Amino acid sequence: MAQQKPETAFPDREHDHAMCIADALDAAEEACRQDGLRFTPLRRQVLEIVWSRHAPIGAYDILDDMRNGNRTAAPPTVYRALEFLVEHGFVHKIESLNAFVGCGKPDGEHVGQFLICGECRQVGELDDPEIAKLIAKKAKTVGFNVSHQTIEVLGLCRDCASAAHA
Amino acid sequence: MAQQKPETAFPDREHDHAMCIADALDAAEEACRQDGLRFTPLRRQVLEIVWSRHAPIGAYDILDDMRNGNRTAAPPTVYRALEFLVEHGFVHKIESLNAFVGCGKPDGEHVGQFLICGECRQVGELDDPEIAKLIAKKAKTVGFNVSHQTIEVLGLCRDCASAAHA
DNA sequence: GATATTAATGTTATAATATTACACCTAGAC
DNA sequence: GTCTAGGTGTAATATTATAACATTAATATC
Repeated sequence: MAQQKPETAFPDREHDHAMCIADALDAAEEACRQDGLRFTPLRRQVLEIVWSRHAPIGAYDILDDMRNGNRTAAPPTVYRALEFLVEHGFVHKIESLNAFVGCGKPDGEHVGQFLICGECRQVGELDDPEIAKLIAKKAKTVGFNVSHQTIEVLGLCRDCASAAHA
Repeated sequence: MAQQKPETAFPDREHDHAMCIADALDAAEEACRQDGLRFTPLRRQVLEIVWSRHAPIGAYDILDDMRNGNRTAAPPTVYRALEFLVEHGFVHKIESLNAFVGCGKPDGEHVGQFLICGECRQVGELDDPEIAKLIAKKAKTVGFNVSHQTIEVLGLCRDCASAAHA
């Protein structure tokens, strides 16, 4: 958890990513143990591949990775694992990209607000309750009762923005 | 424009939908004329089909409709028309549904905030600048520069919510 | 410990969504 | 009229996702 500064939402460029992956896998394993869920080798492997980068990865790219790791796999294998991982908050689906990204805070609230850098393609997670509340409130004024929010914001992350200025 | 009450975001159940479609087509035609865009018969037809309901429609359903109207058509025909219509704000893509919906206010700001009723599948458009601003502000605090927001909210519209209580 | 039950995975096929590439045509510019 | 750019037709294919059914592995029950 020491890997991600909340004030950036995006991971540090120099962060120890191996540690980052390990943390995510450990957290998922622990959460599953607590909730009586089966964190099978397959699910672990898919989660690990998703976490291989801080950018969204497509289901078929995951599939390719699995096959490279000399395992036979077909689409349903990946989609089922993803279904489990998304359902329990270890992975999020980025709808606007049809791709998946690891969740840095699987334990907390999951409004799911994503900042997608159009340059480096990395994704930061905001998860700001104020935003969620404001949306729910505004929806309520037109009689709409919110059950789930999809918020995906495209733009430039800090690093890419400063690179662009240079 | 008299068909849609701003305080509901969703269309009235009894509204004159033929008028609704006509208004949308007229507005698009007028906007294209002003901007020197070509509102071709094909584009008009696709827009009309999209407006046939206040719920998102998939590209292949549009395609089916076109073929029923004894026109030969292939996927690129539809996707190209949609590309034009989306680019100029006459239609929005609902990312979480891979489907398309007509835009009720093609002239104004387009933050694109959608309320999707999980029951009747109708979509209301919120387009609230406060929400957009708050998101931009929060993103800014983590150094992220927003260029486009995708906001899609699932839930129950007023009508379906009251039907559920009954 | 054997068996029943349930959840997970393997496997094949196919559905649903979207794009590429290239040919042709048509509207407006000159 | 010819040229040009944008628009459309058409065939093929890429990408994303699911259905259906067989098999295996884990847990529960006796």
